[in-house]
Amino acid sequence: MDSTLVLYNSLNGKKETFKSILPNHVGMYVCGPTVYSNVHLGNCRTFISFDLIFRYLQHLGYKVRYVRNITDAGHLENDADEGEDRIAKKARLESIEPMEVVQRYTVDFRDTMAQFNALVPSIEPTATGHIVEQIELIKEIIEQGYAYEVNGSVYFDVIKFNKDIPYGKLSGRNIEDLIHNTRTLDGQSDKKNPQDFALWKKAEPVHIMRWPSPWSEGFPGWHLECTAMSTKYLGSQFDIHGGGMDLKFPHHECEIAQAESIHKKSPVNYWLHANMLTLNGKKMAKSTGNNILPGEMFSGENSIFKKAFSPMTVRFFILQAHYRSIVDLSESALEASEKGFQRLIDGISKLERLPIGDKTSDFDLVKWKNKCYAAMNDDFNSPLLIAHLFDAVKYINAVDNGLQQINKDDLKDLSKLINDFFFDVLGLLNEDDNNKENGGVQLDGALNLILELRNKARASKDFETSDLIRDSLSELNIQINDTSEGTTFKIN
RNA sequence: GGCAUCGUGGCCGAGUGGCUAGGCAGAGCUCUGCAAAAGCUUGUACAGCGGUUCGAAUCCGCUCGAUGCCUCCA
Repeated sequence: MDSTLVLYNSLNGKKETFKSILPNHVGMYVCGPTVYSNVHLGNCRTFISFDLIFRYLQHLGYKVRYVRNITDAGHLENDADEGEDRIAKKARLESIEPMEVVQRYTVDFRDTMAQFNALVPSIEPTATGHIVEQIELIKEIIEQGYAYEVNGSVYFDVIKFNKDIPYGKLSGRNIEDLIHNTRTLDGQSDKKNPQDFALWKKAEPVHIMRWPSPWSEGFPGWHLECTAMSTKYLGSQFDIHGGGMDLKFPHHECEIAQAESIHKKSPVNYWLHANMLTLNGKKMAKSTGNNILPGEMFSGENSIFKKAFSPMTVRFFILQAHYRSIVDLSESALEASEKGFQRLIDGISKLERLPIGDKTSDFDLVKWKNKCYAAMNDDFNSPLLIAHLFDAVKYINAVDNGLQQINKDDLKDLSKLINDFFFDVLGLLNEDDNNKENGGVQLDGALNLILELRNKARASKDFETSDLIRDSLSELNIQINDTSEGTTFKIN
């Protein structure tokens, strides 16, 4: 790599040169999903963004420990079911065990991320598997004097903490504003101040998920799990913490407060936040119903889009925008991505059979390579990298058409670089390859036979027959292309 | 109301002071029995108003608008 990696740090709003705490090692923590229902596309956008970051860091040669938690203990809900754990609520609704819900949606989540070709993190710890660590953490915070117990619940004392260490640096909020602007909610009467947050909640009788603790039978507060797990696996100070933009406040702010109350130092060097994926111009959220599930997208069984979009189309669509900008899902934008993606795939697949010239290549490969790295080194600018890939494909097409040349060494290098960037870094796949495997050899043989018959008809100017074959196959989503080198087919 | 992010050509979407982003659509061309597909060529946009500057989409101010957070949410 020719330049250094620069990334945008949400902590100060500036682009900073990345320097890992340990040479060649990166510790990265990303807030994972709550597995009480199917993962929705908005969630996936965040995880695809961090998959890109994970992949690129590894590509640069870093040994990355990527920790992404599974929130299976659920979060507090301050609505009518005051204080009730979300997982427990869903479980009661469906009359099944909470851990059965957790299992079902964890499997769904992993399956979905696999379809998006996202790499599996190094560790995927669960909140319920780290209750002990969370209790220990609460004890330490109490020892430091920043938490208090009321009626079996433990709260973090934000006001007191703020007197010693400033609270709100990540979200740019100051404590005064919070005091004046925090709405008073029911069921929080135990708190000294409304901006305090729960570290431990005493379980109500209705609550099924509960664990013993020094304070009560209950469950941990939702900000605590991430602090417990990130500290356990990455240490009290680590390189990168990521998550969705919506977690910046209060979740990440509280994580900072929890960690700093104990260690008196900033837990994270670089905070990275992926922006929202919107649908019809509004944020996708389970709670508002404005959402679409990945599976519904892939199958086309949804009321939002007229057609299905494959996992790779969606991944490509997401990567065509920078991770820090809002992306709005729309049919026309997805169709544009689908076609653009296919153009890249088609161009890349020509690499194997490109004619080799003996002269100098009509393409400055070194310059191009540097541009690609510069794009990714500038805060993971995948849209710019993709633009460069289109430039390369344009060149590949020119060589394929005999308009330009490439020599043997350059072809080897170009193939390697495309492989690195397209498949390894962007994590894209040629879905046609998979379809072919599933389709089997027999389909190929049968189709070739049909095409042979059609070409016979064409040769004898029996266009009625040849067009009948073409139209019939077209209705079966098999597309025929007559080229000067012969007839090919493509299964859509 | 407070905090934050943003407003780029028909659509999506890069770009932070002067140098072609890219994709999709559209138009033209090549190929073809005709198509389709594919390839090639083609686009001078930056919310509005004012300011700084030799020069601004890019910096500053104001106005308008959008989105997110402030309550569980990637």
